[in-house]
Amino acid sequence: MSEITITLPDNSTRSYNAGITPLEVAESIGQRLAQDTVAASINDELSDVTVPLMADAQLKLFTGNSPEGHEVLLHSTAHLMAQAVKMLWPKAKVTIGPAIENRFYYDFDIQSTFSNEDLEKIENQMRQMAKDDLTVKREIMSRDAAITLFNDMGEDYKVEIIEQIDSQDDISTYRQGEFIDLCRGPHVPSTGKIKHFKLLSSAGAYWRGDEKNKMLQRIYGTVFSTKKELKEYLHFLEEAKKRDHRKLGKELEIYSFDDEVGPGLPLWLPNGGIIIDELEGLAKETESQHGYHRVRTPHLTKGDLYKKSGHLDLYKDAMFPAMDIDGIEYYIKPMNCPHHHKIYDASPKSYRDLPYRISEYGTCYRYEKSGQLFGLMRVRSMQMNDAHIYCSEDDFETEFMDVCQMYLKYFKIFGIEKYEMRLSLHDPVELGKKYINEPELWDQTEVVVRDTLKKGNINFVEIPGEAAFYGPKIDVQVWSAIGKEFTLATNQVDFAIPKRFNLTYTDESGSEQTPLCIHRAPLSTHERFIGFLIEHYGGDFPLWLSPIQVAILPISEKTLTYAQSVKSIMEKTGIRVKIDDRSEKIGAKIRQAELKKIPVMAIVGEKEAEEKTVSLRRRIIGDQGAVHIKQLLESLNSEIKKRSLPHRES
RNA sequence: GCCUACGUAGCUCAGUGGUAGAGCACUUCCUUGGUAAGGAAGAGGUCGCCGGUUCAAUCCCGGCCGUAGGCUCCA
Repeated sequence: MSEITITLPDNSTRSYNAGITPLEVAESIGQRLAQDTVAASINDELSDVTVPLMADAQLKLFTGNSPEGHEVLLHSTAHLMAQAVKMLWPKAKVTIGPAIENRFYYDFDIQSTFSNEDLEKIENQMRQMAKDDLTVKREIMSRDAAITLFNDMGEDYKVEIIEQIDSQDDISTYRQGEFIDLCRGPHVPSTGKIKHFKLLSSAGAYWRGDEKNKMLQRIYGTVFSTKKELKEYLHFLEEAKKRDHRKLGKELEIYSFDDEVGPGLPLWLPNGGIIIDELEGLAKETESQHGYHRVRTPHLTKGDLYKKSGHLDLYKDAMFPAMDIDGIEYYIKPMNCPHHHKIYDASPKSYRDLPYRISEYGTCYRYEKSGQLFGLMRVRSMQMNDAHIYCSEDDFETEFMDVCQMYLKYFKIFGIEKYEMRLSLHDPVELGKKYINEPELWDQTEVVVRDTLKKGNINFVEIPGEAAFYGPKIDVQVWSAIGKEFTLATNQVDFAIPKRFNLTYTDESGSEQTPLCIHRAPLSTHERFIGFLIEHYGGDFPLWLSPIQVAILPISEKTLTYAQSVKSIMEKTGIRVKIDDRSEKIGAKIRQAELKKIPVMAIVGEKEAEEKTVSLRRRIIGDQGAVHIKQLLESLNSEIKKRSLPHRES
């Protein structure tokens, strides 16, 4: 038998007889490695560990805690689950079951639905089969043979999938015990490798994600290579729930929903009102430094305006139905752009007026499908940090970059580090359906935006099919505590204005020109932004945003008068203060302030009253000792003015 | 919108075919205590809404409303 040379990732080489498998190579290195190995890559191609090596090769062995190995483990556990479901519900049809981030799922076409008890039953069945350590065997067959096989088994969905595979390609299947599944692989060599798993939830899901198709039953689960990792992941999911803005928003009395008001229509409580005021303060300050003019526009507008803007053709599904006023159709506005265009058009513009920048925290209403609503992050009424910049082509790059810089400035203030800048482009197939039918303008604008981003050294990914109906966008994507993705800030180019609104300006030579329009919302909407901030800070807002900044905690009623004088001194400098005048011990007052996540506690007893000090305690950090009032005011006001980030545990 | 689960006091939740309970919060009283819960008493609910079954429904059935998870990451 001929010898082959296997090169390992550390560039060491080993000689083996041809036909040896990656698993046997692992065994020759160490029993422990062999036990943990779930997949391999041969010359950088992911593979089963039982594939014989016939020639010299670069070999990598993946254990279950490597990203590649974990994915294989997830995928194999999905198969194990499908096998269990088929045993318990022989009539169920299998469809697809991929690995996703830290989880897997499998969709079944089944008459009934899965209850929590069913999940337990399935899990037990899986444990049994894992214990039985069934060999997982890869088999290659022709496309036709595969179609016959799955047809005979009544697995219609698998047949549908195979029929879409190139007729030249062979089909791979995996068999474990009685169960056989169509799959590209790779998979673990035997079910005994699957040890630490848990089924998480069941849900409905459309076949191929299309709501026109049949609804299948999906089960989500997770698996890790060690018990510790599984425990950590489940713990992480629990912690994420604690950060959820829907929980914290209620606890901190920031907003609420009321059945009688309607779904997706948040009520801002006084604490939320304060956060809104602070955000608007930041926006006003920043925008005035950048040459914006503030405007205001009505919530209600005639339908003709939205016909002109294209909303009624391309955005109507997201608009509330028209109301009839004196025989004319009016709509509640879903966007502020048309009104801003009208403001531009309210007086003649010359090149001297450009760039013309107008901003408004405009209130918009959008009809989101009921199942899409999500706390504050996806609502039906929203106030946008909106602005439109009308400029000449020459000014476009500077203006566009200025907007990008504004994002980055804001993100720094809020300490937002985990986000993805996305260049959202149109999909040519959808021209005239989803997008304004101006193929050349689309291409032209997308090139300009992409080049500008590159010039500005801004990292971004490109996603086709995500543009606004009127132009390409730069979206800033973030994730909620429980992992849902949202567009936070957005910056869009609107090239359709000239035709539709006939906006013009007079250039230096006296001839009429058409401006470009940039639409931007770096602070998103109040709803989504504050929802995001609650989770981002875990409820621990920086001092400048905290609804209550200082809690004054008198040791006893004897120092209540002093506490009141401290309060009024602080209030005069604009600090938001509350006294806890309950007849409670200091420990209870501190506990209450900590639970309400008030950043600063000023404890005042007789000693402090005498010395005109307070005993300072910062939330999370703890006791800071006595501080003179004047000194405290200075440091707090400076922290507020600088909009410093919250103090963290070191 | 669709699938599934859920809806009991301000909050978190228990409970039963015979008109309801705990803890926290709230109010009052006692306590005046120095860095994460002092004590006592009291008040608080049309058991999401509408209908049906029943002598009797918060509980069983149906409809509606709302909330949650999912419906995107393609063998």
